[in-house]
Amino acid sequence: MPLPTDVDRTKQFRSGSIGEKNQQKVLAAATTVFSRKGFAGARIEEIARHAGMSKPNLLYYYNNKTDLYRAVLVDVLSLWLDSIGEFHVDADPLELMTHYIAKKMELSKLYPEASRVIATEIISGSPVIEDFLRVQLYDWVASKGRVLLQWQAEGLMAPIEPAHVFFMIWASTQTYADFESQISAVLRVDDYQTEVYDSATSLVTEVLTRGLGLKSRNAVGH
Amino acid sequence: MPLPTDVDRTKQFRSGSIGEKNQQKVLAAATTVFSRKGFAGARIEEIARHAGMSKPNLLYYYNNKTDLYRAVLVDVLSLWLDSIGEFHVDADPLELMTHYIAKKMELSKLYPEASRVIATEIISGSPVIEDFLRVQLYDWVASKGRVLLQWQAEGLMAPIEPAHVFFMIWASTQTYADFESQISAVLRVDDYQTEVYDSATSLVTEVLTRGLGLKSRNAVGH
DNA sequence: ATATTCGTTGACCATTTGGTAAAAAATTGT
DNA sequence: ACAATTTTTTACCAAATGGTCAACGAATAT
Repeated sequence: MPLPTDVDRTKQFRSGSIGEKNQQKVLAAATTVFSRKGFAGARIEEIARHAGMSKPNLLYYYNNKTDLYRAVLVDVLSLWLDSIGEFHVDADPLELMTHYIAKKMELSKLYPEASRVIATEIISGSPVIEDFLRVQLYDWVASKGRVLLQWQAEGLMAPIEPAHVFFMIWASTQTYADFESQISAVLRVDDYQTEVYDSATSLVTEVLTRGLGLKSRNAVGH
Repeated sequence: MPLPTDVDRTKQFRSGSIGEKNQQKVLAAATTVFSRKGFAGARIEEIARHAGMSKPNLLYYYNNKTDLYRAVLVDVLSLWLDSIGEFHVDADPLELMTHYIAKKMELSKLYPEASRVIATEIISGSPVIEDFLRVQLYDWVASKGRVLLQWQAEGLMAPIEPAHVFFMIWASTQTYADFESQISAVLRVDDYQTEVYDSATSLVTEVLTRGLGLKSRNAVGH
């Protein structure tokens, strides 16, 4: 899932080699730092420390900051896309959407840093992933949107512009990762991961499924 | 609405003076740059250029980068709080919430950069506004949350943890400012402001009011 | 008109930053 | 054991960055 029109600038290592393992460590460290500081604010020396190595050593694995940032984005976007699950017209609308929301929320819980990297990139105007958004994501929304329109035609969902439906779902789920520091400050919880996500999931699911007027195919009509 | 326990580090200018006007220009320029790059990534020389002055000249208005950033946050948070409108227990739930959502969406439309500054700060872990969130915002949510609980007791709203209600509203409205580059890429609109916000507002309002099970006090029961 | 305050500039500086080069150390293949 | 390869370190550099300072120009008040 490489970023569009982008040659693979990343060094290749034989699997099992120490290089491959370290490259992975760098990627993880970079995700952490980029997620908090964005591209411009991240210091590659800080990433190196996080990865437990010196700066020149890090530069041995990724030629420069830009390449490293792109590598992080590729990694993180593939996660994002993988989480999406399958949409089939014939699947049950209520079940499918419930599943999708749960999946997205789980992603926020498991990979909050990944979520924040994407958020930071988008807030910065998506300088790097613009093409990805305009092509891949556009296609994805168009394709899945057709499923929603089908549901709406069958009276299984309120007539709402599909793209916006996804915007709302993404916003409502990713906010728990991206804005963790805010939500944590307001809820005053000790352990964010264990205390927040479960209730958030059921709650967001409840509000959105009802709000979108989603019906189960085999449900007894109201 | 100063940031907690923070002395006012900002130079004071006589109203009408050229200094006052320029300080405002710097603040606006800083909002723009900080909103895209965050604190660490912003270059004060870039802010100065945006404000049409030299770097040392900017430093004449704000002693250093940190002070400027704090000033932007204060400015932007006051906007955020002002937009909130009034909540009264006796007001009509459906109307009040509809109004609130519209107001928040309008804020995203009018001041997207302000929204992005806050978003960037929160994603960075809220290093500067942490106290504000833990005190002022906490109080606000607690107080307004009581209103929602009252509604729920009267059967005018589904029983949903109030704090999360606000999280969802904020997420769904601010996403149109913060993630403009993503939404714009997916919708492929020419003029984002005029083409997106109207439908987004009615749509988010519809989904959320229905999802939250909000009823009008004087409405005929279902 | 002129002294005083306000606003602006250019030259400068210490530190930080992304990145390089060469060589040393560790690992691997034979 | 030893050559080849891979990984790490030390020393370094040019550019960028936040910030200072003294001096100069513009407004303002008396």
